[in-house]
Amino acid sequence: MSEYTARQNQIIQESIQLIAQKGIQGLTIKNISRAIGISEPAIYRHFENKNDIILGIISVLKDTTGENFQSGSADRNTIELLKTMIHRHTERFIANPSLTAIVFAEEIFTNDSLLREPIRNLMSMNQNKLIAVIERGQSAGDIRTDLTAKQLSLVVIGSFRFLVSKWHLMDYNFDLKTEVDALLASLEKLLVE
Amino acid sequence: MSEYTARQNQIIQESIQLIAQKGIQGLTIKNISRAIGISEPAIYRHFENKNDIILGIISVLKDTTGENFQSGSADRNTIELLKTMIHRHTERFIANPSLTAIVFAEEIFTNDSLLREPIRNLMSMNQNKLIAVIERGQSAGDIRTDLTAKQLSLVVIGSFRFLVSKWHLMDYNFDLKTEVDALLASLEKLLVE
DNA sequence: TATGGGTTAGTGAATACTAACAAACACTGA
DNA sequence: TCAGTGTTTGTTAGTATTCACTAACCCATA
Repeated sequence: MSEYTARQNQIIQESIQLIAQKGIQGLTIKNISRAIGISEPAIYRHFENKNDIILGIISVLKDTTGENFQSGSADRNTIELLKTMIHRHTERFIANPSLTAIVFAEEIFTNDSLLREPIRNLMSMNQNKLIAVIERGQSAGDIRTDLTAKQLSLVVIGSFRFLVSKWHLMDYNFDLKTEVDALLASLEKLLVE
Repeated sequence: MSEYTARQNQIIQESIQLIAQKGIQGLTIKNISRAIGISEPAIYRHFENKNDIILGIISVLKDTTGENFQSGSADRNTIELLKTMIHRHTERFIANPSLTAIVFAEEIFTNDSLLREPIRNLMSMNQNKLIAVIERGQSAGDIRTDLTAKQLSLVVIGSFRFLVSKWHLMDYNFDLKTEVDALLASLEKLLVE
């Protein structure tokens, strides 16, 4: 878990919103300071440089997504477990739509080699967790076994990411919860033998 | 079809590569001119401003993806048709990996409201074409009908996009063709009743 | 009296873009 | 045949603006 002061968290949150609104090019020290209402140099009292702010963003993403994978009671039906996991993600996105611009657009950070590694880790970590869940579901007989868990995870993550990306691109102008529910119903039919 | 001079096409191609390598922040007039080997002001002999270059990139994307959707002989099995379409996409990505950084990362351009609209059009146009193909397949009995074509298109596009995005994030260090073939085999099992 | 968190004023570098000029070339009219 | 002319595509040298970041100072509070 990352430990940040209130001001640091505020800077990170505003940064996330800036990226969501204006893209990575909108993430400037001036924009951040203006959003918070302090001067530019004041930002440097809380972060050494801009790169550290981006690392802060990534670490928040890590915490955020990590929590939703605390797989909970593992004895429930796997499909229900998957639904709960994705629902938790969805709720978080609805509560903080700016997150969607970043969580599913890791490409934003890949220009800096310093940032490629943590992003790659985050991405494969999440997929591996999902693969583990699916594999357990296959053992338990909840999920079809004629496809590998890796392949199924690709389908689940991919379709969910695509839906959320569209939500962002469309300026959040459709009801994400409804669409996610529809997607989950579809995925259930696809995943259960 | 867009009509560009040789030099203009060269500028667009180098721009695509720059974005793939360094992200949107790496797309500067200086970088473009250096990549081509001419001076910065020479760029402005071929494009009025930077925005026009980005519009050029988008128009190339439109042509590129459009070609792969020329659905070909519509009388074949729909699954085979889908496979052909995705294969054509894949081949194009393998031939020009830089494209992947852009085609499936429309968020790159969304900072400028001028660019949001063409990107949105491109995206929904492609999905609508796929939906039409799937619907035809459902009528022909090639594809399961207990899920809507829209839902199935979400799964197909989403999983493919996710796979290609990972390929870019992983520095193209796995064999895309192999993975796409595996994905297509999986999708076939999922789509056929 | 030291520290944490703010300020104003400024740095050099990078940004998109412009002004003014020059060389290569095609096309004219005598 | 060939000077003259315009167009195309390049150049060098510059612009104003924005970028991340620093120096120096201030002031409330522990």
